[in-house]
Amino acid sequence: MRAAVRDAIDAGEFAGATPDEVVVERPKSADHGDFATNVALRLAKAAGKPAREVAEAVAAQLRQSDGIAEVDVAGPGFLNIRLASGALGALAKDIVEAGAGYGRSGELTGRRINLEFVSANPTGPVHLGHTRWAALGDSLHRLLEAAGADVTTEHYINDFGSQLANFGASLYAVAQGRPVPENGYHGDYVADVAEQVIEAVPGALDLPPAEAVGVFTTIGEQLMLELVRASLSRFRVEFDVYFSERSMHESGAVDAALARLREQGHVFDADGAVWLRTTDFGDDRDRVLVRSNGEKTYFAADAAYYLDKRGRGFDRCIYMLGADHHGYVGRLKAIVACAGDDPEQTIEVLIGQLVKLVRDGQEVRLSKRAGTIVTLDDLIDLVGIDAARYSLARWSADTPLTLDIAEITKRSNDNPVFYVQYAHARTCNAKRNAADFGIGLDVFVPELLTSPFEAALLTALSEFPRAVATAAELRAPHRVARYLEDLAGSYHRWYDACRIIPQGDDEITDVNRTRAWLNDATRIVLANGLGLLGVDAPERM
RNA sequence: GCCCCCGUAGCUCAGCGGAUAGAGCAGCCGCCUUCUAAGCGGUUGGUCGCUGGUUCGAUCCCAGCCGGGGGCACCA
Repeated sequence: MRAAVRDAIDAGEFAGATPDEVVVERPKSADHGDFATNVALRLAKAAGKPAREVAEAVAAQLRQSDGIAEVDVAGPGFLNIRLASGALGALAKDIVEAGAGYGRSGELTGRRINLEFVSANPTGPVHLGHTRWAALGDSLHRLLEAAGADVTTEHYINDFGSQLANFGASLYAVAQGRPVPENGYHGDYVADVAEQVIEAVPGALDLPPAEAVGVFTTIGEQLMLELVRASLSRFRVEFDVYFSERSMHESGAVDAALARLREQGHVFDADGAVWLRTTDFGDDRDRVLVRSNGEKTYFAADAAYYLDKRGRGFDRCIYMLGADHHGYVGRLKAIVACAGDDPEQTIEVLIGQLVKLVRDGQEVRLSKRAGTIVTLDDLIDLVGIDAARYSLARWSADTPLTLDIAEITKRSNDNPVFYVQYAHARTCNAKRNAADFGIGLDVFVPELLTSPFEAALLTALSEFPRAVATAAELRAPHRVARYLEDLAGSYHRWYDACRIIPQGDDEITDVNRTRAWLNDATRIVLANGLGLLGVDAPERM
């Protein structure tokens, strides 16, 4: 397409530059051909000519290309392209040959991306709020790598400061049979962890209180972190790096970061505290780095953490945060600007709306301290890993998500994950049956794929690479899920209309053999797509 | 008050400036003696919150309203 435009320009038909991106899509209506493009409409202004005239010039070039049967100029200047018979069908073999590589691209090759998500505090189990990010973040990881990026996934551990001390104190209190302190942590898991600490350090309760709290804090945090890892791992989410906040305090990295920010001239002292003048860079108020009692804030560690990431060579740091943390965006960007980087280039903060849980029409409050936690493990036990991952990934992160326990507990066919998985299982079954009939992948005659259902399935398959690239670019894994639902629909309709193995006593023909390729191409794309979501592609259901 | 997200079919949502705005569910009517009916077909259902603006063209971009959700610590 780009070549055709360039040829038209070279031929002196109109002025202007070849556009960087040409949108060629599958039209909604079959009347508009196999593919359609608005390129002429986009070029018209620069060319200084009516769009239809530009369209005619491009169409003339396109008609000379191989594989194109027909090009029409329609409406204000759309180009409707109809492919030569077989040109579309050839895709089935291309996909089978590409296998797991179909859908991958090199759009982000050379980009080093740090992707931080979940970052659950080691003071409680992974809960539902984290779970949305576990599903979306892990899927985004897979998408970015499919687009060729070099991605490191990272989980930050807040193992420093007052919340952790609070957690340790709560463990100690519970172990002693005393009530949990004011604002302490509640919930059954606190007693469980306290018990495990005593198992690990049998004399812990006999130590002087100050030492005992230290033991409960340190060991409790380690145990909790292991539980967090185990839950995430069970959910098929593995991180390349678990990064400790405390390690930066101990190594002096936080002090070094403060010194660097001070050198840059953005630090000031007031009311006994040390502040960063983030308002210079659009934040709505300045932020405290060191409290008047001498303790460094979480924000100070964040600054150090950002500098550490940059020091490790990432050219883009992506943060995935819940809407309850959106106030951080301004100050994170201010850190970047204070450090001398361009916030529009080196960081990207993805904000996702919160997940609500409804039980019997009542909202279940998610509060670790109140002890009413719905955990990741609970969710997996209720609906299974595949349904949980798929359900959390198929909605845009911009949409607040309400999960009804009754709804997600119900294992029914209105759950789209079953629709897509069933389609995959069906392709596998069809492949097995074809093999039993002696239909393998030997003969391939694409001109025989003439049914409208075949054209629809083929165009859907052709859109997969574009869908993956767009989902990666927009950081929108839900687009993959929606694409798969669309593809599964095209497949089911095709399966219903076009038989792979012959009916009754009919002879096996090349149509049957060629359809086996199309079936296999669909199987591959469904599996590749489900893989991007971290959902299993079952061979039988 | 300020900041972020949302407002599209009865419900839940999809639509990164294009042609007649889509899907699932819910409702109604159909399709299994032959490759998985966890499937397929048909049908009912819309002032894309409102008002302006930009554009050849706006559900999409901009501004202002209205409505809903969330957030605005020397906690993390």
